[in-house]
Amino acid sequence: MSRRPATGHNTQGIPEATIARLPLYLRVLYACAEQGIATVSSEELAAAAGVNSAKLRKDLSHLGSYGTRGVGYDVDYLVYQVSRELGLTQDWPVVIVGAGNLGRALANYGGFASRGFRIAAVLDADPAVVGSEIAGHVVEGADQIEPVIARHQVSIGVIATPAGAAQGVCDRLVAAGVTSILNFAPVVLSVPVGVDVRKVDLSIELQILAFHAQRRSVVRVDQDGKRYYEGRVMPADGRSAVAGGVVGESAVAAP
Amino acid sequence: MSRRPATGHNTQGIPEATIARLPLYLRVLYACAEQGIATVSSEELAAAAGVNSAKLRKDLSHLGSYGTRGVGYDVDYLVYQVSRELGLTQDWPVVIVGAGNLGRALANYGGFASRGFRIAAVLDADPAVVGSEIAGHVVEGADQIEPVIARHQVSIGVIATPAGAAQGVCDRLVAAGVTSILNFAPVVLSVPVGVDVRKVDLSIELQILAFHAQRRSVVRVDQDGKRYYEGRVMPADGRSAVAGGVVGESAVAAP
DNA sequence: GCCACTTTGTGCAAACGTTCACAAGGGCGT
DNA sequence: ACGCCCTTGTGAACGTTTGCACAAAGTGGC
Repeated sequence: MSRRPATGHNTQGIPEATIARLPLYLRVLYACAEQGIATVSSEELAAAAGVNSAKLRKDLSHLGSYGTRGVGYDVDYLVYQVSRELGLTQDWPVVIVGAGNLGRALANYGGFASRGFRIAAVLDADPAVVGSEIAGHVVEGADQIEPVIARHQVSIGVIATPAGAAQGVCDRLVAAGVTSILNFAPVVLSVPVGVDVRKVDLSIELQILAFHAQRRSVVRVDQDGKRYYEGRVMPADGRSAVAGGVVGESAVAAP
Repeated sequence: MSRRPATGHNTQGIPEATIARLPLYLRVLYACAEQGIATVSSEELAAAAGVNSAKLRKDLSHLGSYGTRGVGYDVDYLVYQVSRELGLTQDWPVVIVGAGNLGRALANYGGFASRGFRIAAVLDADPAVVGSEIAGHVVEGADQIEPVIARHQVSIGVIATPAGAAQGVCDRLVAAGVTSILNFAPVVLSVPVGVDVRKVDLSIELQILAFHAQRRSVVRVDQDGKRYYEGRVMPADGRSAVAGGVVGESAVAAP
């Protein structure tokens, strides 16, 4: 069990839940910086990010003590610290495989190519698409996966292909040396140990919404003919709510 | 506190974590059905979904006892039960606002329009796009938000607009009666209590990947000049790993 | 009808995540 | 220099989620 020596503060174990929120904080911090705000309190930052302020403070405390008591956090400084922790102070070359609607949307997505990430290439298997230009990149053939990865030292791959092609593309990416994959295809990818896969699934999110929507509107009638309305609000993770409810009945939810 | 009477089994409290996994199980079940598989064991289902089998059983047990001991689960029956629980036995009309690359990708996304969801309309603010056809729908103007929602009884809205337009669109959707929103714009939306918002953020996922990628490759040198390699594998939620590691060094991870 | 085998459903404990509440600490006015 | 006020950072309590391990329950062979 190789323990790292004390190099200052605790870096070895940042909770996964915290990591998932850091990018959100980072975005809010960038927005503050653009507005010319120099310092923010945990309360303000938390409100803008839609989370509890205690949670935000605990999250930030995992990176070190970068705040000033009585004042708050220096925006620029915190931007740097969070970026560094996320590994965004270096540039990550990214390969996008699949130049359909989704691939194109990703290539054109502003926040994608801006801070920390750089699109190395956009690839597609369809000869009709190869050669066309997307977001300043000429689409290359799928046979270019290996050379492109080697040439640009790519370690992050994005799969935006149809479901059927995803596993094959994934295997080739991994064999070529990619160790991080963002998968938009609706399949569960099999990868060797040591490769990190994250999945974004449009329809799953929609189905979760449907569940809550149904929950809110279900009216049940029991054997007495009495009606039980289950229109209860279910507050879930990471969302802000502005006071003054327009929709729905009384909520037990947080203010 | 209105408690519902016992109508058979426990329906009032399905954990959020379980709900988030049900759509995944549902997809795997559909895949089984298409392959002609009549029954599956929790072990098989869990492997295909990339989760622990005990977790899968516990998840399914929240919906009721729909398995047969010694045999497994009847695929068709389970598909029905999960669909019902998620509220997918009814059709949900969905409005997509924003007909850019992402909006088009969503409209064309197969699993989107297929089971449980129906695209009621695609809207956009850009007059140049209005009138064009996307996935069989003529794009309507943003001024049609209210009439479209009223006409089709829409309760789910998808926001695929630029960040700047998202909050405004959101407010209009909510005012028109939409209570569930799937947001692709990189902003935190403010909504009244009783409205459910889920967010899908492409760049956040990428940043989380970057963090793990960095983690894997960081080499630190301490004051002794000794090198500490932190190339430890970090297994995260919901991913399967096939044995026979090609990439990375020895892992403490599960098989 | 009984036994052996398989697989579900669940009690329990540990791990993880969230929230409260407050002590520690820094800035600012006097 | 002192004391007040504000905000961070964190200990402790609480709730949720996970995973083990096993009893309960069904099937099929004999």
